[in-house]
Amino acid sequence: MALVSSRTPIEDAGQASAMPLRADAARNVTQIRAAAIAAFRGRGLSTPLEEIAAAAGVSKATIYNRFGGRDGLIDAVIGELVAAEMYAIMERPQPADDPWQAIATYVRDRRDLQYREPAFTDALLMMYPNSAQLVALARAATEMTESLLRRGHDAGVLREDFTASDLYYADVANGLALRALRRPARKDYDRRTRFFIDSLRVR
Amino acid sequence: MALVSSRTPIEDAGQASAMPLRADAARNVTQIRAAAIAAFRGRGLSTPLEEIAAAAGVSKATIYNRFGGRDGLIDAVIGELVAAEMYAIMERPQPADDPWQAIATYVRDRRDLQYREPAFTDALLMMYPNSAQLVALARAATEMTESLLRRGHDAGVLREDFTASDLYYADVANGLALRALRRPARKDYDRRTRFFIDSLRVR
DNA sequence: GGATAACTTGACCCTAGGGTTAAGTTGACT
DNA sequence: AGTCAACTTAACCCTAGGGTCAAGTTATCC
Repeated sequence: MALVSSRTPIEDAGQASAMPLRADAARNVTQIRAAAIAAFRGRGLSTPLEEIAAAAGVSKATIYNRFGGRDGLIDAVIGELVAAEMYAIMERPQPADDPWQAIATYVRDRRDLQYREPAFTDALLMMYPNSAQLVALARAATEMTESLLRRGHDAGVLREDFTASDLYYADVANGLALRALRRPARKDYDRRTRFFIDSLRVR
Repeated sequence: MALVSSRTPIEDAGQASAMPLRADAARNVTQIRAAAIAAFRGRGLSTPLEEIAAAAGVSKATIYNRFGGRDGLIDAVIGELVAAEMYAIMERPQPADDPWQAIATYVRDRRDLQYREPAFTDALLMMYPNSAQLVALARAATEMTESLLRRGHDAGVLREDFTASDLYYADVANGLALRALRRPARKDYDRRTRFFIDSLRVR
């Protein structure tokens, strides 16, 4: 994957770069990022690059030049798209909180994010393991989940046979159904989320 | 879709046909059906036809000749693949049974079928609405579900805000996750099924 | 053991999408 | 205003898979 300049796609993915881009290239980067965010929001991270290029008013080769391909493009927008919200969710439950409330809030927030951002499900599925940002996000989220569940088990409020993989499986399942079926009404979606959260609590 | 003879794919899909096939053609039909069942079991109903043809030792054009395409082929094997088991599941809960047990058994049996047959999820999703058998199966299953849930609600054992679409959504979600992730161990899968069933019961 | 309708198939066309590159265009520095 | 590296892109190649058909093969009937 030889790039035109010595700048790597990773460097280009960041906001600032040692050697600034030429004016036309910088303009294109901005437009491509905007188009990618809109497209990824609507269709998930596997939207054809050609479609994004068309929306940005450039040819797809320009995306390859600027970002090195889909992985680079994802890296360049995933922060704005998903990572920022996910990190916010992870900061919400404080150690001082009631262990059950912390879990319920966390699970509900994740479900909410899935409803708003189909791309989050792609992130969950690690469909693009070459995106460094996505890998870091996944690791952080896994740690967060495990520590929350541990607290819940220790406090005796969480069903003891409920594991982190159970939550992962359930969220993947939910995200895929959300994409495969036509989007449920918010009130139906929330009710199902409530069913799920209720099922985690000790009886 | 012009066929060689006046026989339609639908007629060919059945076991017996007015005018019998030539010996070589009959042999091919048998081999194609067997290959399709094996392939659909392993990979779902969207397995490439070329792969099935290769496994059957014929060219894919023969599948088009004999079955008229994917829909016809599905029609020809869906009975053996899924419909027979699904109808069996629907006959298990008797009207005399305890309403809660009937629901729990039905839901558990469906989950079990999903685990064994990825093709069942394709059927659930109605990915191939041109298969008459699949449409009939879906209608029967929907009716069954609705009547079971009604009984559960009337008897006050089923969460009153739980609907037939909730069950459909949950089963689609489960089926998609099952296919997207690597297959969970049976004991994990069964535990998650138990969580789900527990969550349906009135508290 | 012909004749012929039934049957099969290799070779084709088409589409969507990922990825690359030679050749042309243009911004920026002098 | 000229130079040239930076930049863009049309035009390409490639793969997977759905679908079709003219030409050849073969089972069956007489």
